[in-house]
Amino acid sequence: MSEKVFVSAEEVARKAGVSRSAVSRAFTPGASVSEKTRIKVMEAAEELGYHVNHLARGLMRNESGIVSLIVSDVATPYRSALLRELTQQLQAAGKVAMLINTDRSDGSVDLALRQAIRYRADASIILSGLPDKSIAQLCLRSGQRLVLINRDDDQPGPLRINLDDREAAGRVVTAFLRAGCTRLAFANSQAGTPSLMAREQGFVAAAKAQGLDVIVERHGSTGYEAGQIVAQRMLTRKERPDAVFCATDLLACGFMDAARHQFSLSIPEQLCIAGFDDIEQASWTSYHLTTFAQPVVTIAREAVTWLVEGWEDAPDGHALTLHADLVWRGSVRGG
Amino acid sequence: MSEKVFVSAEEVARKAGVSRSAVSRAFTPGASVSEKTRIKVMEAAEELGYHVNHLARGLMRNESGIVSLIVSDVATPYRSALLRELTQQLQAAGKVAMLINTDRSDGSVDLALRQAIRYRADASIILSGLPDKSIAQLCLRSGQRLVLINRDDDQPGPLRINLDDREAAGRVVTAFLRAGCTRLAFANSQAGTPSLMAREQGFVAAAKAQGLDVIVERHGSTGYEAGQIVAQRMLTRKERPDAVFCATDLLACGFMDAARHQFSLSIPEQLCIAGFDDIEQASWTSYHLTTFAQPVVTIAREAVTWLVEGWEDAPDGHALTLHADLVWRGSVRGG
DNA sequence: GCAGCATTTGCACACGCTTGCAAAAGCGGA
DNA sequence: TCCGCTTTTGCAAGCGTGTGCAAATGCTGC
Repeated sequence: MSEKVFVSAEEVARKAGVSRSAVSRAFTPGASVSEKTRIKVMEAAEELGYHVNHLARGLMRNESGIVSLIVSDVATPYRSALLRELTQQLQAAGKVAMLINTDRSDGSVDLALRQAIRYRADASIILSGLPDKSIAQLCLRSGQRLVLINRDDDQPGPLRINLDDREAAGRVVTAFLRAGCTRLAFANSQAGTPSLMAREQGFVAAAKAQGLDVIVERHGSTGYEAGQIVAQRMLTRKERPDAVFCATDLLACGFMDAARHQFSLSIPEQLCIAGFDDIEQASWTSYHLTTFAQPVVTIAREAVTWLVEGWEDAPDGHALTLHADLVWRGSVRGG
Repeated sequence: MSEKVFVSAEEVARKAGVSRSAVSRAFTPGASVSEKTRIKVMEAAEELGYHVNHLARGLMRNESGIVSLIVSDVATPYRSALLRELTQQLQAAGKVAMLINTDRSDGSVDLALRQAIRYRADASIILSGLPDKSIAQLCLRSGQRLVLINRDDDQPGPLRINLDDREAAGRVVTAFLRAGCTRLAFANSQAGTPSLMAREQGFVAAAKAQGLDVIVERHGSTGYEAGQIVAQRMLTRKERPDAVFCATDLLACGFMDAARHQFSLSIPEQLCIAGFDDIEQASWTSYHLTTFAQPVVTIAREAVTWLVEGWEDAPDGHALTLHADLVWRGSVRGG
């Protein structure tokens, strides 16, 4: 490709009439430099357009400043919101985010982690998929920090951030009962993600505890269309449910649209619906969906502070269970 | 932080009983190594969990493999869709994406580019904001490639990818006229982005060419709420518009919801609405919005191939105008 | 002016890799 | 076996930076 000609510390040193180490120290907070030479260096640097080469610095310091974010379905509302928060807070902490998209194949979480290792990322945050044990161990052995968000894995080492999905599902059941619903249903995708399954199982269990059975349907991937299709299946049954908990807001949106426009049901009068994630669309007037808020800023904060500061009390990873607040809107009666 | 101990080529060389150079060559496609030693090296590498240090490689090769994406409003449907496509295609081309979020301050595009320079990014793709001329020049002088997407800047050097916003706006006018509408309006945000303004001006101009005035309202940032507020303003006028072109699908969604639920208007019978971007929600049953599709995959493809291969015929940047296809749905009569 | 001390500076090595260059090894034919 | 040729290998220099160490400089109080 084109020959790159970045200006180096050498040139700045020459221009400022100091040694190269002086330049290096001028750009290293807390290093021993007199204010006078620091100024000289900074002026020369500014004039020449010098910027410290972080590749070289990372090589020396053994700390690249890079944190890799391993994500699939980046364009999804919840994922992109989390992404926004993570990049923001990483930057505020002086790190830089490397975004690795794992949409393609399935083993690509491993590929992504390999990429992270190649760039000597200080840490990797995994939002989707689950790495092979061996490669995860390799990361940890190499001194890389690992964060699993909503992955619900049990291997020690990484920081594992999860929500109280089960318990949240229980709260939905009581909300539905209080609304006078009796025929409960759970709409899920076939993704089989731990958090999705936890919501499903929590919902079914809590209903059973009240002596109620739950209609469960799973279809496709976790998106709007899947919600529509599940709705078609559920609402054509002879025993039509009167309260549906959707594993995800996207599913819920699809479900609501199908219920209203194909089956002319009014929500919440004839059908109560709850979702999970509190994506932006959930608050739109057309949906006004009662749902659980993902505490994205807390998630990001916990992840980033752990990465940056480390935790003394748990040198070897940690599990964190955050609370999902129920956001009452109009799709469930009562509230 | 924790001491990182990645395995180096040295160790692999020792284990495989070859020289360090042999290891390096084994991992360099097209380098001169016998198949026999390549195998030996690969086995040793696999066993030790060796991965080439791309920081060091980038230092030597003067090519980091990093491409920085400079974005604000990452969580927005259109932006995140473009992001998905870009990361995907960059990875397919052997590059890796560095995501820099510029939500915070306004001068932060410059800060972002500085960050890109520090990491010796091979290129930077700017999705939002506009860099200061001087810093952009610095990038180019340093041999960095620059892509501006929908920024509509005129400085030479970067690749500039834009849509035919003006012309698209003209097509909306004819569509509205064909639907029998006579009182046209344009809903915009106050962002004042070049592409948004181009749509507005194109719409106003095309209407004027037909002898029609246009009601223009601008409010806030380019989102759902702004759409609602603009709707409230427009629909409480004595001369209520019967066709509204929204600068953005998000604005359109807000506008539609306000029109339906606050003003009980039916779309498209009493009010025609068109948007721009073709975000996922535009296809949802509740909106079914007639809109222009951003050719995200084409945009990404053009950007990435230019970055990777360069263009001989235009060594020094280029401007590209892509076509936005009109997607007919139900929010405009006729079609 | 000078001893005693704290601060600043420069040298030189290290980080892990690529690559030009020359030496070594392989190979085919006489 | 030996020569000429091609392929493979190892050596060493270099990429741009950080940092320990010793030398140099500055400052204070006599």
